[in-house]
Amino acid sequence: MERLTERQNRILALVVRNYTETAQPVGSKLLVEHYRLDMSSATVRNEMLELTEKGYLRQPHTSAGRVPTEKGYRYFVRQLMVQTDLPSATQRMIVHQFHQAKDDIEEWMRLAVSVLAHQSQAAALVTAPHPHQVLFKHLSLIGTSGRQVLMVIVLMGGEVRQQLLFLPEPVSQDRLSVTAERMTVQCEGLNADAIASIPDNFDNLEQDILRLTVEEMRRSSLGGEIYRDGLANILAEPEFSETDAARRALRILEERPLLEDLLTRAVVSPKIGGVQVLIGGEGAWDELRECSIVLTRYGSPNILTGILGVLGPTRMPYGQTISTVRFVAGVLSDLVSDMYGIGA
Amino acid sequence: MERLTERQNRILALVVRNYTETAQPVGSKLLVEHYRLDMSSATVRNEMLELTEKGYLRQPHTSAGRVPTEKGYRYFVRQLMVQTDLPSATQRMIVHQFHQAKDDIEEWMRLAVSVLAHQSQAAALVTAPHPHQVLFKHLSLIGTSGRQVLMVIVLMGGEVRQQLLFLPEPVSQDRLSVTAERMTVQCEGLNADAIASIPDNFDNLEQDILRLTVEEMRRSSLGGEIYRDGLANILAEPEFSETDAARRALRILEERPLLEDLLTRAVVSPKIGGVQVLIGGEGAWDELRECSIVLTRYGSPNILTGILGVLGPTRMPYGQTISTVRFVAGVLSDLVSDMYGIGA
DNA sequence: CTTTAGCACTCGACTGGTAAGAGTGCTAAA
DNA sequence: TTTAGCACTCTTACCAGTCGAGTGCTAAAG
Repeated sequence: MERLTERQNRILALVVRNYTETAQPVGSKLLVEHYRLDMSSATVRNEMLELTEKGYLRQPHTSAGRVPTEKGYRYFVRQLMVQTDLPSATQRMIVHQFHQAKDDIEEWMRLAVSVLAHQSQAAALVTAPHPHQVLFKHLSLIGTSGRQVLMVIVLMGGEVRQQLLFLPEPVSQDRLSVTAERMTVQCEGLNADAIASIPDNFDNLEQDILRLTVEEMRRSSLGGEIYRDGLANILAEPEFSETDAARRALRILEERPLLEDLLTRAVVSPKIGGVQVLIGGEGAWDELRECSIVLTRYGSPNILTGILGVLGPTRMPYGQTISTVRFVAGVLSDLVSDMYGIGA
Repeated sequence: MERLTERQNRILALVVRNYTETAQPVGSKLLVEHYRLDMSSATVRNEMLELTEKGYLRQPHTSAGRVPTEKGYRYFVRQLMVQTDLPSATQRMIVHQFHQAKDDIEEWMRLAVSVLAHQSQAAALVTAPHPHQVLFKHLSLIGTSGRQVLMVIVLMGGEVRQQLLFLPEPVSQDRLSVTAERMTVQCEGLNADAIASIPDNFDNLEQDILRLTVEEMRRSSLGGEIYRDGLANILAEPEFSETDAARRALRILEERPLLEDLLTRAVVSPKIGGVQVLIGGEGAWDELRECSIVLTRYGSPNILTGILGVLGPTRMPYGQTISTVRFVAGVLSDLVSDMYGIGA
C-alpha cells in the first residue's frame, strides 16, 4: 500500500470522520470551513482528486462530495485512527453491571451483548466461552419413574450438557448412581476420542452411555450458544433504510451456519491489539456488503475462549467501537479467568 | 358486534383475501372482475360504503380502494375464515424432520421455530417447555481443583440449571457427593417454598447450597430460553419498508421483558381451538401497531407447557398461519408428552 | 325496495420543465 | 505550489399538467 502525504492523511481522516458523523458525502468547502483548515477549498479539491484516483475516496455522482471507499476505511483504521479509551465513568458503569451478576455465565453473556449493542449502537454478538479441548469431567444419571434416564454430562470448564436415554428395562436409581460414578472415574479428563476408544468391557447400558457421551462431547465442540442483541439498532442507520441491505445484515446474524463460518474464518490472525476489523466483507463476503464487523477473542488463551463483536454499517465510528469491544473483552476475560482460575 | 348480511360477509372476505395477496387497496371493479361476481361494481360500492361506515374497511385516501381495518380482520378471523389443514405432504415433511432430531429438546425448539418461520414467512418464536410447578428432582455437586463447586440442579421435567459456589475451604469430592445425595433425598419433589422452609439443621455448606438451589428454582420459574427465527422475513413485507415500523417489530422480539409481558398476557384465554390471534395489538400494545401475532400453548396441560407463535404484519394469511401454528404445536405436544410421558 | 348505469369528482402517481444549490475540474494568476 | 475564478455537472425541490383508478351520488330500470 503506497504512502500518502501528511496532508492527504489529514484530509482522508477528516472525510472519514465527517462522513461517519453525518452520513452525507463531504465536500471540499465544508471541510475547510468546518474544521478551519489553513488552506483553500481548491487545494483540498486537488488532494481529494488524488485520493480518489488512488482509490481511497469515491464520488456517489459527479457533483457530490466524497465518501470513503472500503480501501479508505481500511487505511484509516490501520494508519490514521486515534485509539481512545472509553470514558472512565462508562468503564466503571460497565464493570459495576458485571459485578452485579455474580458467577452466572449466562447472565454475563446477556450483559456483555447488551452493553456492546448499547455502547456501539449497532448489532452485537457474543459466543459462550468454549474450552480449547473438550474434556470430560463428570456424569450424573437421573432416572424417572419410567424407563427413561436423564444423562447430565459436565465438561471441564463447566459446560453442562444433557441427553435423554431410553432403557430397554427399568433400572434402579442406585444402580444408575453407581454406574455414573464408575463412568466418571473412568473418563475424567479424557477427550471424546479417548472415551470412544475405551475397550468395551462394559454391559449394554454402559455402552449406550459411553456412546451418547461421546456424541454430546462432539456436539459440544461445534460450539455453544451465540448471544445477540441490538439487531434493531442497525435498522436505524440510513444505509439500511433500503430493506434488502438490512435483510442481508439480519440474515448473517440470524443464520447460524453463516455466522459460525464467519466467526471461525475471521478470528484467525489478530491484528490490532487482538481486535479484528472486517470492512465490507473484504471482497470475500457478499452478505457483508456495506457492513463492517469488529471482532475479538476473550477468555484464557488455549484454555477457555469465546468471541465477541459488533456488526454495523461500513460507516462506523471505528475508534469508539474498537475501544468498546476491547474493553468488554477485557472485562469478560477477567471474569472467565477468575472463575475458572487455576482449576476447572 | 352487529351482524352483516351474507353479501357483506362475502365482499369483506374477498377484500381481506385480495389485500393479503397483493398488499394493494382493493377496488370495487377489480373485485367484480377478478372473482366474477354476479353483481355490478356499483352494488359492491354500496356494500363497501356500509362496511366502511361500520368500521370494517377503510380508505387510505379518497380515491383509493378499500383496506381491512383491524376490526375487519378480527371479524374475518372469527366469522369468515376457512380453516384449512396443512397439505399432507407438508405435514409429513415436518413430522419427518422432528423425528430426525430424536430426544433433543433444544433441537426440537430450533426446528420448531425454523419450521414456523419458514412456513409462515414471518417471524416465529417458541419458548422452551416449562413445568407448571417447579419441583426439585436431583442435585449434583462437582468440585474442581480449587475451592469452587459446580452445582447442577435437575428439576422435574428435565430442566437442568447450574450455579457456581465458592467454598471458604476445600472440600473433598467424596464429601460433596454425599452431601448432594442427602440433599437430593431431602428435597426431591418439593417446590422452592418448601425447600426454603426446611428447618436448618444443616451445616454452612448445606445452608449455602439450599439457598442457591431455591434461588435457581425461583429464577427458573421466570421462564427459560426463547427461540426466535425468521426475523429477516418480516423485513420483506412491504409494510415494513418504513424502517421504524420494522424497528418496532424487531424490538418486541428482541427485548425479552417486552416479549415476556406479551406472552404471559396474551395466552390467557384460548379462543379458536386454543390458538390466540392478536391483531394490531388490540389497542393495548402500541408496539404492535401494524403487527399481528398468532399464539398457542403446547405441551401437556398443567404439567409441562410452552408457547409458540408467529409475528407478522396485520395483513397476514391468517388461515394458513393458524393452521401452521396449530400443527406445529400438535407435533411438539406429542413429542413432549411422549418424552416426559408418565414419569418425570 | 334493490340494483345498476352513468357521471362528476377526488386524489395519488407519473411526467416534464425549471430553478437553485452544491460541488466539481480546469485554468490562469499569485 | 497554492489559490481565485469560472464553467460545468448533477441532484434536489418545486410546480403544473395529465392520466387513471376509484369513489359517491343520482336517476332510471327491474
